[in-house]
Amino acid sequence: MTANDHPQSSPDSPTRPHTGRRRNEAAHQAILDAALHLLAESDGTPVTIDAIARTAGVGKQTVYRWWPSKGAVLLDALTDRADQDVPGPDTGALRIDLRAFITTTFDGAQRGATAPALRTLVREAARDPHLADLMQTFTAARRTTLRDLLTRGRERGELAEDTDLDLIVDQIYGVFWYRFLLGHAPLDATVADRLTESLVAGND
Amino acid sequence: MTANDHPQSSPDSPTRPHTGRRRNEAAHQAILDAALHLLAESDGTPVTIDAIARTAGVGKQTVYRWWPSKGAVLLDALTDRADQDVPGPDTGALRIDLRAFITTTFDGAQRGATAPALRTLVREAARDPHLADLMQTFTAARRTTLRDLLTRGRERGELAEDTDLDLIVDQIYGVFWYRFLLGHAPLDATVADRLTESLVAGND
DNA sequence: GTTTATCGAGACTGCTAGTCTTGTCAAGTG
DNA sequence: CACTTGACAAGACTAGCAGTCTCGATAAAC
Repeated sequence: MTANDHPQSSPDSPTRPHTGRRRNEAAHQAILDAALHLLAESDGTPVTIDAIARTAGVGKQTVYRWWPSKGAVLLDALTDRADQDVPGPDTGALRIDLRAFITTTFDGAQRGATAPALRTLVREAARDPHLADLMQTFTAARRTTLRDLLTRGRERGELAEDTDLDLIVDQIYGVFWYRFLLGHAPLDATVADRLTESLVAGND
Repeated sequence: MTANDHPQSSPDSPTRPHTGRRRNEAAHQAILDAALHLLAESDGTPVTIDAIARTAGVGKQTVYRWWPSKGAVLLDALTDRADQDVPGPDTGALRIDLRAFITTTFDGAQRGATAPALRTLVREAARDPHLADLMQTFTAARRTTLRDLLTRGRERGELAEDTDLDLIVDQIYGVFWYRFLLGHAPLDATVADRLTESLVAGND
């Protein structure tokens, strides 16, 4: 998803391939770079479109020609660099898979400049329903991967038949976001381990 | 906490008791009522100070004379009505106490007009560090109560000595806020029950 | 009646998202 | 090469909101 399709993608039908000046791919990248940079720098301060355009050396209109809203730019900037394919380990042992998934999630969110950027993005999403929507499709992929991982474990008998998998998913992502956003407690390997044990306990 | 102390409370020293017009208590209540009403009505839309003042039939300056910021008004409006004393059941059985606490938390947040108001408040807090601070002291009381409840259980031997109580607290509030804010899954008695079992499992 | 502080009303500043305008520039077309 | 088309940078502009400031009115104390 790089939003290359935002401005009338269908309207210019095959009859007329293209005329006029072409889009500047360098500007496109410069905008994403600027957005990611500002997102990572910002200490909770909202990132403005003016700042993105100025940093990228681009007119505001150029930003809005490629993306429909500020939120879309920010999300695109973050996902552009993030691993889009969520691993979903499958070793045959629930405990191993789950611990790996949780550890990867914790680490991934805190690696490099991702953490401040992601925090700022979520804060923006709290007030921008459009962005909240976009983020939901982004997080849905991860939720699905995790749920599949749990389903495999349950099918192998590593979880009780009547286990509420959705609750487990929410316990994991609940703790993750809660600690990630408030920052009052760590999200390290030890926590990942304890959380894993807490969720598979009594079922083996 | 009704912020009666915001405008220079200490400066008017005991030497000069008071002269001039007194504060209008009716306006004070009208502002809180208006804020709570708008908070409850708002479907995610931010509540504005102008709207609060207009609804209360009050000048904006009057609002700012009593509260230092919009966030303070909103939080005050919500806590004015909420039960300030968090129960913290103590029956002598961890499972019972924990289930009661979680159920109360879930129910309390969804009773009456609280839910939309609280959701809006949190969204505002995401962009208003001042409000975020105020909210933290509000939630800290509940976290402490829960942690004490867990400590009592651990001392009775209902949890392993090396149990990470802070992680349990975060698992509970993590799930709560995650579901409360996203609204993708229920926060009912069944969930409270399953969550309780998940957290005390294997320790009895 | 004078002083003093609050009141309602609303003008004002500063900031931001998103739109619109303008003149310029690059890429095809005839 | 001249012309058309559409993207470009720059920035004016609108609309909405938090918080401040001003003003004339009003209420309480003295």
